[in-house]
Amino acid sequence: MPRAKLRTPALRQHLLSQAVDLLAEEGWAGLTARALAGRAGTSPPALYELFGDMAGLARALSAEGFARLGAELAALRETADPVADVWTLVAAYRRFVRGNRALAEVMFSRPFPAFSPGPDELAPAAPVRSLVTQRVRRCIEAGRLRGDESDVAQVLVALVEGMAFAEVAGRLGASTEPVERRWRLAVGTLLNGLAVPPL
Amino acid sequence: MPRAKLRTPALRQHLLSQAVDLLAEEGWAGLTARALAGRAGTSPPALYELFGDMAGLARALSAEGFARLGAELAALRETADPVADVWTLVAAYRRFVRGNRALAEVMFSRPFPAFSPGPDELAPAAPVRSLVTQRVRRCIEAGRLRGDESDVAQVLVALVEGMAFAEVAGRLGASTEPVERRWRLAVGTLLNGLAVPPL
DNA sequence: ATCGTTTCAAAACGATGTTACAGATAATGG
DNA sequence: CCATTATCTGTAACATCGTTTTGAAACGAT
Repeated sequence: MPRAKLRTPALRQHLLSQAVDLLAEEGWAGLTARALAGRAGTSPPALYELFGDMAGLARALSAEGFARLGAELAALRETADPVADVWTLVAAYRRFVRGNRALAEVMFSRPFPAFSPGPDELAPAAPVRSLVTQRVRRCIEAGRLRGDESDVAQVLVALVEGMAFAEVAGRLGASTEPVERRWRLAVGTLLNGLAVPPL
Repeated sequence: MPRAKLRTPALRQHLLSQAVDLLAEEGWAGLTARALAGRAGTSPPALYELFGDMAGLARALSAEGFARLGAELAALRETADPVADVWTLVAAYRRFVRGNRALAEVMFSRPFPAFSPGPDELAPAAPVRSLVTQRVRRCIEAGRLRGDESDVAQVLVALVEGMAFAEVAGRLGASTEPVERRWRLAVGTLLNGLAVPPL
């Protein structure tokens, strides 16, 4: 008896994709319910049925961002040098933040949860974290780094995010040269400090 | 001829102080022009005369946050061990972010400037940075660390901010033990990597 | 005491997130 | 073939936000 439903998971995906583009073009301030609905050829209430509210859209955007970041990281091929692979991983992470500033802002600078970020909040980032952990594990197993793989991966990601946000905020230097130099110093020093000391 | 002016720098300071408290109590979403004006016993237009717009209030809040952070860091006394002083500096930085989450969010996660953050944007953070640089310089002059003091300070701050934000976002672990362990690992590894190798 | 200038806060305006509502639509039963 | 009805849809309404306009209040000068 009812009419055909338009507010399907397919429309949700389309809205999400358009939201990513709109976010990149206009920033978070330009990502309004009306603008997104109009751009996607639907109406605001559809947005609310599919995402709950704008915070739900932000969560979905964050998950989408982690999915894209995970895909980019997973596309990196392993070489014979596991430490060099960590460098390329860092470069890809950095490239992602630089190429998707507003999206990265939504992913990382999310308004802090009340007290505990439920498992659902961390789940989208899990593949990315496990990928980083895996690359770190290879270094440890090869004897190039030492420490707990999970701890090392967490610290590495924190350093990279801190550096990437400082860079896009313009706090790391105006010209490209000091920025590159500080990136090399940051990653090189951390890896150096984690390396087994050359007896 | 005119009547006495109420929208003075003193009122601006009072508004700023109330804004810090309101931000801590209600978060950024609760910091509305009407709420702040009502709390401070004035009206929205006063806010606009003193701060321009809400973005101007955010900039002023950021500057106030850096001033408070700078004061807390400057209150730390130097000891004979410059490296230990860096550890206490990091601890104070971390304590500030944990104790002023919303304010720190405004300070560090500010919406990215168009392309270059004008000198006025960086100025409030300058004292903090120079203080960190100074503590780093002591380590270098004492032969405990090596490298360019400015570069090292930048990297150290990026690591601390990355770690602090991961912590308050709940990404660094649920219980206190792994969080503390990862903090020790992060700072210890960086300082270790920067240390002059024990010939 | 009145005027003129300056300053203030109340109210108005557009836009936002969100929700209630009335029209539109398609399968079914006559 | 048409009416019914259950459901889905987009329009329009609501409250609130940032921001600006505006009329009234206040004080020195005449």
